[in-house]
Amino acid sequence: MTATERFQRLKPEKKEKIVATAIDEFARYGFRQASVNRMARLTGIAKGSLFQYFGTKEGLFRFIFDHAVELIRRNLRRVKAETADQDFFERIRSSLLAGVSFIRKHPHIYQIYLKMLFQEDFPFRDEFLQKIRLFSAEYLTPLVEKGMADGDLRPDLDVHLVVFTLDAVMDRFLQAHCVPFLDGNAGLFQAPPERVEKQVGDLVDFLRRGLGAEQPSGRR
Amino acid sequence: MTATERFQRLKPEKKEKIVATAIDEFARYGFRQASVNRMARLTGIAKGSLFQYFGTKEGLFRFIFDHAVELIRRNLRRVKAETADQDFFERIRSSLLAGVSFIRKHPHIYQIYLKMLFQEDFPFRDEFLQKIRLFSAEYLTPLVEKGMADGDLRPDLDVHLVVFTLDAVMDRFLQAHCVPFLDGNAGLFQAPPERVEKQVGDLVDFLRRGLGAEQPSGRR
Amino acid sequence: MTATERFQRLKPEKKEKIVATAIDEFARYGFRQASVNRMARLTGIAKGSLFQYFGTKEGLFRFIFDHAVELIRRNLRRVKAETADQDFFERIRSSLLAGVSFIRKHPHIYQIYLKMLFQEDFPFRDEFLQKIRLFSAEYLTPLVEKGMADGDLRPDLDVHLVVFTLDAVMDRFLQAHCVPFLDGNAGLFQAPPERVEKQVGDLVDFLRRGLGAEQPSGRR
Amino acid sequence: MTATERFQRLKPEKKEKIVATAIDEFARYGFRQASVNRMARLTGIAKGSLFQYFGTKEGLFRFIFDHAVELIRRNLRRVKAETADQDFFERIRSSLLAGVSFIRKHPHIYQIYLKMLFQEDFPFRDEFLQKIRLFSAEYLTPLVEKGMADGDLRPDLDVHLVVFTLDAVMDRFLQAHCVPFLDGNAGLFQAPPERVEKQVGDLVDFLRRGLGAEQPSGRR
DNA sequence: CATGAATGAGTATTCATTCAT
DNA sequence: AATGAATGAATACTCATTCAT
Repeated sequence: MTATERFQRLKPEKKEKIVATAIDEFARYGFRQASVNRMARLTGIAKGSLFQYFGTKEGLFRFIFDHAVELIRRNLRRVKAETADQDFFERIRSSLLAGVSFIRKHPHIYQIYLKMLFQEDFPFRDEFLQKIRLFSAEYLTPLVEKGMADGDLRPDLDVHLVVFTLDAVMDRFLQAHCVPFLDGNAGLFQAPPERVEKQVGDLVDFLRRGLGAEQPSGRR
Repeated sequence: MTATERFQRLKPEKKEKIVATAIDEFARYGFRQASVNRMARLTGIAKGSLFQYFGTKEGLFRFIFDHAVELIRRNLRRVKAETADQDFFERIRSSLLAGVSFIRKHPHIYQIYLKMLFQEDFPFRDEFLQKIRLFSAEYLTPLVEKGMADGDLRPDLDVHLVVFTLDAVMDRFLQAHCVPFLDGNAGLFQAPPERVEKQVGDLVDFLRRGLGAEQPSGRR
Repeated sequence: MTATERFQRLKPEKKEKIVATAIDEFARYGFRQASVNRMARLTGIAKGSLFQYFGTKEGLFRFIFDHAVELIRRNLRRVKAETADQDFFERIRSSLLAGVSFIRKHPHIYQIYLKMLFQEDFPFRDEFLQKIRLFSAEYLTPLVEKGMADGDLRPDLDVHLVVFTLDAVMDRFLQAHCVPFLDGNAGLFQAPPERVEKQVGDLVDFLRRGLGAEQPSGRR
Repeated sequence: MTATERFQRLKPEKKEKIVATAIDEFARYGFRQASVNRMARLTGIAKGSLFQYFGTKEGLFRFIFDHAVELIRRNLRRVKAETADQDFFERIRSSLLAGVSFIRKHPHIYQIYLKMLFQEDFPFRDEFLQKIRLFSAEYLTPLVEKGMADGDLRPDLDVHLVVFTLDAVMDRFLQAHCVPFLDGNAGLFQAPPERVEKQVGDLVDFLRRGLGAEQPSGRR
């Protein structure tokens, strides 16, 4: 029986406590500075048990990370489905709003992603970053391709460049909800919902002017 | 005699070795996980000596950080001066190209900045981030304000939002030269110079369409 | 579970070895110069384990110190009770004999007290000295007060001065059993029991002449 | 040329600064915790020079200690000569007052002596303690012997015991001017001169009652 | 002779991991 | 299966001593 299988057999209550504590720990301290000791103390579970469930600290992190990726992936899939009939820029707007709402619900998960992105010092980093590619690779690229096919986007644009730009702006917009300094005085961090909606609106208008086809597709 | 004065008296050769090693170490591991032991081993310098030069690990980091900020600041000042008579978007183009070239010359310095941004747990973080604000606060904001005054930018735009967007796109564009994953398949990472020039051109065109005034200011 | 609780669960054999080694170390070197490394080496116990048991070096010292104070306090309480019906000077004699016998049984404990007294540079010194005051404050002062009330002591004496003198002489007499030099050639250090009894007798006679009431109280 | 000879050739001004700083350092921190680094910094003299003058930290301490012993010895010799014609208890009184005044003038020297007495952990301790014996051995013993020969002291007393007792009480009385805790609430520490004189008087009266011959020698 | 840079073994403390119970 | 005691290599930092300048 593999290590994580052992974990899966635990009572849901216990599993959730472990997951919540570990997410919190990794979000707060990153991988190396996270302390299994502390997680054991906070969950009230024996250190030895954690190692039985996950083998190593890395195993625990893998599990938490996969868990987080799965959450995000589910969220994206849902947004994709729910907005399938919308105009390209409406979908971007919905995506951003969904992103903000996801971050507010799971504040630590985005932080783990950011920690991962800029901490090179742990061995399995590349493997993890592959999994994160999903945002632009699985989500954004098809969305842009469809947008161009539908005539929502200017036909002369380079798909890669559009994806890159959208990824940059959207990611930064979301980062600004976790990392105060990054909001460039725009007051995004923990802004009230109506203010966020306004900001998203402005941002999407700006994107539409830069990327949108001259005459709107008329749909919607 | 203060600690760093002692360092300044060393032979240039030795100083450079220490600086290079320390930059590499902090870029790779961030502040907390960076190891003075390792730096001593890698430079071949006694641990005690490093502490004589810089007092503490924090002192060493401060020195390296100030060194980096100074490099960046000088670079920005030079670009600003050299492009004073250019149109707003030309200045952005020049800035990006200068940024890319700076990163290629000092590959680890941008990484240190990124580490700082997303590692929240060390004591003097805020103090250091203040120093970094200079990019958007001292550099970008005045540039945008002048751009609007000159009629290069659309007059109805919100300065904060423009700064935020430029900062996001430019920062991400530069990040993509340090963090392979972030280039969104655009192939920016270590791309040959001509390719970079093309990418910068496309990006600036896109920005001009989104932000530029209907009729160009005529200057240049 | 607190740190010291962990220690208490160890096998008695191991606990004793640790306590004995630590008492020896602190007696020999005082607090600052005592080395946890050395204690680990001498006990054959991993350094990490000692820190699991006591948290910090200070924690270890606190434990040892409280242990010592408890031993002394128990001893004093016992002597007090057993001599309750004796004449004042008999009680002093009994106290001295009990002190000598205690020091012979626990040779390092008195040394720790002396180290504390004259090493001023560690942080929690005052807190610990408060605990030691018990000898003169809790023990000697009431004893002298009762002695005066019973008419064993000359009524014109100042209580403070008597306590001071008794404390000085008795403390020095006991010190002379730890610190060879202090016996002033009187040969007290590790003297055979019968010689100690003689010395104590002479000392008490001297005290009685200096402090005793002209006509003995008649009791006993 | 020996190490200390090198020191002796320095300008008096420099020598005094070094001696004063070293006395202060050893009094404050004891031998092991004293830092040559700190002394070098405080004197403004290069660390290397201190080692040239004294060879090792131990050599420096030896020098300081001998210096201190010489000061004390000179003081005792002077008191001895000046009180040669006094009654025994008057000499004790004079000695105590001289001791208090010496401690007030050289507050750190007595502290060094106390540190030495109770710190066993340095190699040359016994050698140093031999030198301190002088107080009871060279000073007090002859004084007591003369006192008995002159009939100031009761003839049935044991010289060693008298020396021991006097040493204990007088030493403790002086300690109480350095170590607040030891004054047993008698308020000796930094007491005003007139109060000290009163305390000394009471103490000597007490000693006279305990040790003095029934009928005073009539001398003086 | 004076200097102070260089050294390296020393300090307390942490923590992922193992393993006997 | 669960536990938590034991481990030891790692961390930042200090300091007496040496030695080339």
